[in-house]
Amino acid sequence: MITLSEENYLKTIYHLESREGNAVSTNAIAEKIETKASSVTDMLKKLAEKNLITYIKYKGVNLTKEGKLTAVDIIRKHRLWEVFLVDKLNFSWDEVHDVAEQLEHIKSQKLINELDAFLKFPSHDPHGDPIPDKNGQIQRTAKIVLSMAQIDKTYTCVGVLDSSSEFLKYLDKHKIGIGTEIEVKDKEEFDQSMTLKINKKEMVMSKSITNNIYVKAHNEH
Amino acid sequence: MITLSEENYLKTIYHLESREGNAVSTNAIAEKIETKASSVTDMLKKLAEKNLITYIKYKGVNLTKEGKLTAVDIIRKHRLWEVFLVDKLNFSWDEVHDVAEQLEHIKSQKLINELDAFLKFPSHDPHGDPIPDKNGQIQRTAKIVLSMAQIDKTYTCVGVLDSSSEFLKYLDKHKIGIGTEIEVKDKEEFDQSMTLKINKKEMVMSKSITNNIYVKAHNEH
DNA sequence: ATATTTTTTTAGTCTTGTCTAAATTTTATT
DNA sequence: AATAAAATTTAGACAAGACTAAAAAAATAT
Ligand SMILES: [Mn+2]
Ligand SMILES: [Mn+2]
Ligand SMILES: [Mn+2]
Ligand SMILES: [Mn+2]
Repeated sequence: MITLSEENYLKTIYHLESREGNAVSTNAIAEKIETKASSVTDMLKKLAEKNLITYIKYKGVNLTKEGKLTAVDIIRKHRLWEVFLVDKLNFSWDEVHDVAEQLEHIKSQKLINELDAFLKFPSHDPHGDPIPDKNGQIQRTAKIVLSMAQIDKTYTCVGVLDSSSEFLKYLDKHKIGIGTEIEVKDKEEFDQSMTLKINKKEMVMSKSITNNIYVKAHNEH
Repeated sequence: MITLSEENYLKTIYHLESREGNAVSTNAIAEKIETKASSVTDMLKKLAEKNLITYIKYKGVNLTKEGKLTAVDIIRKHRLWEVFLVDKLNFSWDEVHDVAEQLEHIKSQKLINELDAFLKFPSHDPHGDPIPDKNGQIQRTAKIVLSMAQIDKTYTCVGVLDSSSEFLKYLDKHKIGIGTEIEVKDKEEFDQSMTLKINKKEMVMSKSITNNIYVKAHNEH
C-alpha cells in the first residue's frame, strides 16, 4: 500500500523531473513540499526501498517506471477532479487546486474511470494541462510561453505555467482564459514587456506575466 | 484541526449513541472501528480534551453539542457522496459505502454545498437514510422493520438497516429496492418467517431478513 | 459478602512522518 | 590544492495513532 504522503512525494518528483530533465535534488523536493531536507531524505529511502525511485546518496533521485506510472495516475485524478469542480460544481479555476489536492488521493479505480466518462473524457484540465489517459499516456501539444511570441502574429491562450490563485485572478480581471485570442503588437527591447491586443483592447504586460501564459500560434494558410 | 481518525470516532459514537440512547461504551466503539479498547481510551482522552465529547472514566462517553454537529456534518457528506456515486457515476447501492468512507473526509464547505445543489438537494441516500441539511437538521420519517408489519397490509420499502454488500445483493437478486411494494400475506408463529407478495410473486423471508428491511405502511383512505 | 468474570484503563512499545542540530559530502572560491 | 560555502545525510527527538500485557474498576455469580 502506498500512503498519501508517498503519493505527494512521487507527484512532486515527477513534476521536477519533467521540468529539469536530470536527477531531482533533495532541496528541490523539500522546497516544493514545504518540508525540511532531512525529512525528504528519510522519505527517499522508503520510496527507494519500494522500488518507486532510484536513489543514489548525494546524487538525487529519478522515478522508476512503476514510480512514474503511480505519479501520472495521481496527476490524472487531480486534473479530472479539477474539471469536475469547474464544469459541474461552479468552481472557478483559481479555487480548484486545494480541493483537488485532497481528492487526488481517493482510492477507487471505478470511481476515476466513471468520473472520466461522466465528464466526457476531457483532454485538458481548467488550466490547460493535459489529462493522462487510463494507461498513463499524456498527449502533449505544441505550445510556447507568450514571452517567446513574435510581433504581429496572433495566438490562442492554451494554458498557464503559474496556476496560483493570485495569477489566475489577474487573468480573470482582464478577461483572459483558455481560448482567448492574443495578438502581439509590440515588444519592448528594454524590459521585454509586450503590447498585446486582447478582447479588442490593447494592453501592456510585463515579462513576469507573459512568461506564465502558454499560447499556440494560429495556423497560417 | 480535526483529524481523519477523530472524525471516524465521532461518527461512530454518534451512530452508537442514537441507537443506544445512553452513554457509549469503550468496547462498543472498539468493535465498530475494528480497533483495540486501549486505542479507544487514548482517543477518547483527546476528544474530551477538544470538548467534542464528555468522557467519564469507566462510564462511557457522550457527544457534546459541537461533537454532534461535527458528526452530523460527516454523515451529511457521506450520504451526499453516496447519492452522487449512484445517480451520476453508475455505482450500485452495494458498491458506494467504501468510497464514501474516503470522500466524507474531504474538507471544503463549498464543495459539499455545491454537490448538494448539483444533486438537487436529495433528502435520502441510496439506502433510504436521511441526509442532514446544511444546519445539521435531520428529517426523520416514520418507518418500521418489516418483521413488525401486519398480515394483509401493504407496505413500501423505504430503507435498509443492514447495508452490507451481501445483504444488498440479496435484495437486488430478488428485485427489492427503495420504493418496492411489499404485501404481507402470512407470518409463521414458530420462526416468524413471513410470506410476502413482491413484484407479483410470492416469497418467504426469514426473520433475519425481515428485521433488516424498513417499510412504511400505505395510507388508508 | 466474597469471589469470579468482564470491562476499562495504564504502562510501555512501535511505525509513520516530521523536526533540529550535528556530521559528512559535494561544489564553489580563492 | 586548500578553504569556504552549500547541499545532503545522520542522529536523536517528538506527536499521532495504533498495539500488547498488566493493573484496576465494575459487573456478575456464588
Ligand atoms: Mn491543480
Ligand atoms: Mn490544474
Ligand atoms: Mn454508507
Ligand atoms: Mn448509506
